[in-house]
Amino acid sequence: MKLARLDSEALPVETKALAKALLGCILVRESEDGKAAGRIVETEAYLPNDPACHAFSGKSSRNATLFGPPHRAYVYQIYGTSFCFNLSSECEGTGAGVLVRALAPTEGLELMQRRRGADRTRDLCRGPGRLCRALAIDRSFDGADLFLGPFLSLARDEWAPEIVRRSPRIGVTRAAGHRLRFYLAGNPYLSGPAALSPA
DNA sequence: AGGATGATCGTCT
DNA sequence: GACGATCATCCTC
Repeated sequence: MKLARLDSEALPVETKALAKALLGCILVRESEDGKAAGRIVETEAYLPNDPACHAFSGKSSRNATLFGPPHRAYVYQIYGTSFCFNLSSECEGTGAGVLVRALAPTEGLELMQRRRGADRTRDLCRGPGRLCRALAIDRSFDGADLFLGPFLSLARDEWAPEIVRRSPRIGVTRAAGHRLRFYLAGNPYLSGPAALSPA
């Protein structure tokens, strides 16, 4: 399928709208080892003044990217073992973002398998930590402009949108119960349960 | 300088 | 379904 690189103007700035708009887009990672990519099938919104958002208690060296311009890569490490990939949202000065939780692998499956030490296609990018491992995304990408560099970028193909559903966010203890997780219905690559509520 | 916390993952039962 | 690994980051002394 024909892939067209996205630019920032093609994406909304508001957090929830961005979380929904990213569904179906392709996250592309090019490196010396080759190319790997996957379709985004699950995201979570972390809003301004949201107790679950890393920006909630103010700017720090870790979360500074969230307060910067929209659509930058925000990458942080969790539990000492995993990285999580987000896009910053809202205008400069407002701390908010969108977590990418799962991809349906589309390209470079062998490379992902090598990086992950796993073989099942279904599990390669099913979870925020796993997809970062599969695409070799680490903290060095924090702050990166996805529309400039060749190494990490967003693209779209001719894929037709599917039904978007929503549920509470996964693994968050504060501000639980808000339905800010968005995912494409009926795909096998989700990192968590599929609820039946429409978006 | 030390303790608590966590937007997870892999393994085990 | 439950549990432990493992460490950057933040908060308190």
